[in-house]
Amino acid sequence: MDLGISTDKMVNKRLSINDIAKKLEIAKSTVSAIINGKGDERRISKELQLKVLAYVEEVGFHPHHLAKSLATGRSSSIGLVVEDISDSFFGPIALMIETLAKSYGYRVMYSSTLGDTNTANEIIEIFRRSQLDGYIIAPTKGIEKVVTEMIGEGIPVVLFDRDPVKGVNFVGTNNKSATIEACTHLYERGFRKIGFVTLASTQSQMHDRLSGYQEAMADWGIAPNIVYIPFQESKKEKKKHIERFLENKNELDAVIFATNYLCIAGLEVINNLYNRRGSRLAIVSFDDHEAFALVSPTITAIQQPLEELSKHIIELLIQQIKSPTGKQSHHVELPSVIKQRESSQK
Amino acid sequence: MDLGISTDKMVNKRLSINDIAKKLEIAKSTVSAIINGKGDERRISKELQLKVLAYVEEVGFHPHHLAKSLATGRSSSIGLVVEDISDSFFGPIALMIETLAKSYGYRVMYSSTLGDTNTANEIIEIFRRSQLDGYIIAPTKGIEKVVTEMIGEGIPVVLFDRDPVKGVNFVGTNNKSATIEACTHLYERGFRKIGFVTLASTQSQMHDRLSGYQEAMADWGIAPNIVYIPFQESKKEKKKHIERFLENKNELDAVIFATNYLCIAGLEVINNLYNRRGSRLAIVSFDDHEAFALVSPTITAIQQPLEELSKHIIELLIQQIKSPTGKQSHHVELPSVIKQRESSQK
DNA sequence: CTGAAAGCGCTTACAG
DNA sequence: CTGAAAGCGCTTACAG
Repeated sequence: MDLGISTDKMVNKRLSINDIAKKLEIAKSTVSAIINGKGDERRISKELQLKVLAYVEEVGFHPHHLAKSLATGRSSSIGLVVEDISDSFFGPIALMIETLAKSYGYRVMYSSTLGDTNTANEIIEIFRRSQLDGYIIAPTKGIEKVVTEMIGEGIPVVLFDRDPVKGVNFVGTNNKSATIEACTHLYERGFRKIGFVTLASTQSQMHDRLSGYQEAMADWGIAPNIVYIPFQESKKEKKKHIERFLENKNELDAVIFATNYLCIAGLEVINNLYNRRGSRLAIVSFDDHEAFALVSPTITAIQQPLEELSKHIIELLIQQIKSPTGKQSHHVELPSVIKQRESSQK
Repeated sequence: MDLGISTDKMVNKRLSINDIAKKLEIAKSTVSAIINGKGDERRISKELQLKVLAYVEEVGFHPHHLAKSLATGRSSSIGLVVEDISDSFFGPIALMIETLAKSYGYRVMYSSTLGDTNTANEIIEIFRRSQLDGYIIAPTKGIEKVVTEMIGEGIPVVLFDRDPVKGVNFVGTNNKSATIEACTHLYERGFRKIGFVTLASTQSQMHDRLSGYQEAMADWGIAPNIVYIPFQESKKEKKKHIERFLENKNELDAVIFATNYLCIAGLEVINNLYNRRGSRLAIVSFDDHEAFALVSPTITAIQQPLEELSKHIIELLIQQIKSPTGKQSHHVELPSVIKQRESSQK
């Protein structure tokens, strides 16, 4: 009877399923079932269901997510590991993944590795302790081991952009053939002395772009001209590298940048060179960028299908989460398209 | 004795504090204390502590984050609500917040409202069920109520960029005076017919920029020339709006864009007009953008101190989380600086 | 058709 | 110095 008194209607006491049950004088398991839409399944009377639902609505009760997760082992959250959330490739993908995930009832935690192996491993370690339901990872060098481990434990993982670990779900684009296409695009327009500016990186996507370039050059019997820019360097250093490369290779009439921020860095340098030499250098960049449509000349780019990528990534992950026994090694390769602009016109 | 048999050394059985306790034949509360660094405090012998720690290390045990959260009521996670994670303002801020949060031991969940009230409320609702420790929000119209509610419940919240709700922690920049400065910058260089392109928005930061412009014009006795672009419109529509504005205001010799993507949209249009008219229009944009240093002429921008903003945001939040009783209404206003480039030179 | 009990993996008084 | 017990808020067999 002092029940009424001791029932803690304290200021911010959060409502629990127990409170609901007591108030309505039924068992909390019944409340749980009804809230989770298992009322019919458990053949709970329509009246009771309605009554409970109405009350829940009235008092604005929402189940405690953490408690639910602890009990079910499912957190309805996924982890997104990218290189840099503020990047023009990863940013839009993060936005789409978040939107799509939400439509499936998942929240997303994100973290940026900045290309550092230790950071990446640390992030994944932390995420794993959070019991997330699945992981979307743009892998950096050195996380093969932990990814393999996760796969071994049956944790749903989808890799994207690069795939250092074979036999794991992967979504990416046709880096090699797209680069060959870009070379052909230039070749057809009369450019023969095509340089290639890339990162000093062993990541699979960079490797594929490089080998696409090399293969195209080999096919045409043209000697390749490549510069490898260290990833860690400051933008200023990168620019110097690019400038030196272009100066030394004065005979170049075209250049392909293996990724857009390299092209951005190069653009200022090329402007200088262009002014000085008076001759025009054709340019194609891998990955589009907002600036490319604005600079003069506008820059031709190999556009990756960001939306399609995101869709496949999330669908693959959800599918894996739903049927954890399914095979973990779908390999999706989407086609990029060349967005022609002024920089590749003769 | 069949203990040994029944002890589930099954494939992927996750280790629990209980397993550790049993194995070591001590109470799990002792294990808990030691793991949480409260060994000395509880005066547990150094030997036992070392032994437990060593074993924990050996078997690679990590406490179950969700269980811990449920027990302590703290999740070590914060929620970040922005307008668009892929935006050139929010992206970098998200990166820094994530990095700083991690250094304080917090993970972050993010979500983009895309400026929609319903989406925003939905996101916050979902986040709140996840029992996050604190929230960083770039508020959109219509979430005043829920934010006020949260404050009322003592939930740590930091608003940034705009502050529709007074009396809540806020970190932003001097939008009004920075805009006045930009006007002055143009005025000093001889420009008198200064137009203002802004969003049809009631958000405080946009309002402040507008009133800065209006005040400056009034001071000089110049009639303001303003166009309000609807936020929801497509980029194409926005461009049309801007184009019409500039055509009708042929007498303009300068224009200030109240936010960078408006300037980006305008840049293509202005190029056309510029070519047609042969006269040069001075430009200043609020918020810098990667493209601004690359286009020709390069664009003068009002740079918000993104890093400082992020630091203040996270520090304010952490501080609030640590001492929930402290006042929730710090108002931090940071100064922006004008990055002069070619577009504002006479 | 509905409820009592055990359990998810941790922490926190409390007792000794 | 250390352990047994209760509890965080839920779900899931199980019993009736």
